[in-house]
Amino acid sequence: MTTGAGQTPHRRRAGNGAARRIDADEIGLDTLVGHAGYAVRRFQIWIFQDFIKTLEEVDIRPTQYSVLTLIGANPGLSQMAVAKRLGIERARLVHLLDSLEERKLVKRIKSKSDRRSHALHLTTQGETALAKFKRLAAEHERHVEQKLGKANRERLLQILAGFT
Amino acid sequence: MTTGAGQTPHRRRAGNGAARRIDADEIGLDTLVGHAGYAVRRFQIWIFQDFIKTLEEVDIRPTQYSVLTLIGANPGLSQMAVAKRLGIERARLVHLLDSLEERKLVKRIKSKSDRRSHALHLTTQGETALAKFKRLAAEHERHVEQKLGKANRERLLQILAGFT
DNA sequence: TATTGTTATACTCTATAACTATA
DNA sequence: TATAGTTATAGAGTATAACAATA
Repeated sequence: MTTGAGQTPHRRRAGNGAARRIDADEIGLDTLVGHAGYAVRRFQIWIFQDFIKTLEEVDIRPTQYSVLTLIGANPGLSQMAVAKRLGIERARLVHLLDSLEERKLVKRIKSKSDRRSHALHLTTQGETALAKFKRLAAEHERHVEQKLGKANRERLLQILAGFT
Repeated sequence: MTTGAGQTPHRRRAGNGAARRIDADEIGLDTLVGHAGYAVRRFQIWIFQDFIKTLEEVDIRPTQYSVLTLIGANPGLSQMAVAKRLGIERARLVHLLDSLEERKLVKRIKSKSDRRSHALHLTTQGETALAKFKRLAAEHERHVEQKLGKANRERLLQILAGFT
């Protein structure tokens, strides 16, 4: 708590220039190892990269996937509702939907009850595509399971269930 | 696996315009609830926001904190070594260090053994400042503990230990 | 030839603010 | 007046590529 050297041995020869080659895996993280945020950030980078790579053939990224899944399960949602539910800025969702609409996966339908808002739906093509995306996403999830172990993955989901 | 409706009841009146007001917390996430990546992303957003807010008075963000902590525990590291260890692009680290050097927290010293590289050190001021940052970061970590529970936070750190 | 630090570019994402058309 | 969608801008963060100095 005081000096900050702690559990990290200083692997260098002297206090001035770097004297010898230091491998990445022998550099101590000091207090970072006790921060959940650090571990979570590193894990999130890994998991997103695996998701992107696993769904590369269909060119769908995590946020796009979450939007499509939400609309697929709740057709007719407004943009505001989707943005709030997923924690996306509504300004950002506009561009996400522009791209998904160009790809004919989603359509915006003017709401009759509130003419300011759009009811969001998957196209028929979008429903078919989403089914494939879900199969690939399930494959990605198996990678996660292999990486963490089955029990750990389930524990993780339980621990973080409150943030979804 | 086929249609995608699954565990999510469709809370709307008809297939066209949105018929009634839907609250955010009653929108089902469908298969997203089974994705570790989704939960992790939402949690990471929460935890980073708390970190940023808790260290707002000293204007230090998570990445800056990780760089300072690493240099503090391993003085003399090169920029390449820091970038590799933390998974930051070396091009990005240049700007991060520019800003930390302007604030007199870090200094770049030309290495004598390899004149291409810089040995990174905290300034005296940087060491004092880092001690304060660590106290605030510990306070942030207590917020995490309050949010997750003590046992869950520790389990989370164990599960993700391999990604640090 | 390869590596370190640097500069530059592009794209994603977050955070705002302001505008329009509606309510 | 407030809200839904849109447009625009600025700042992080990520991903590349290219360059100078040095190995």
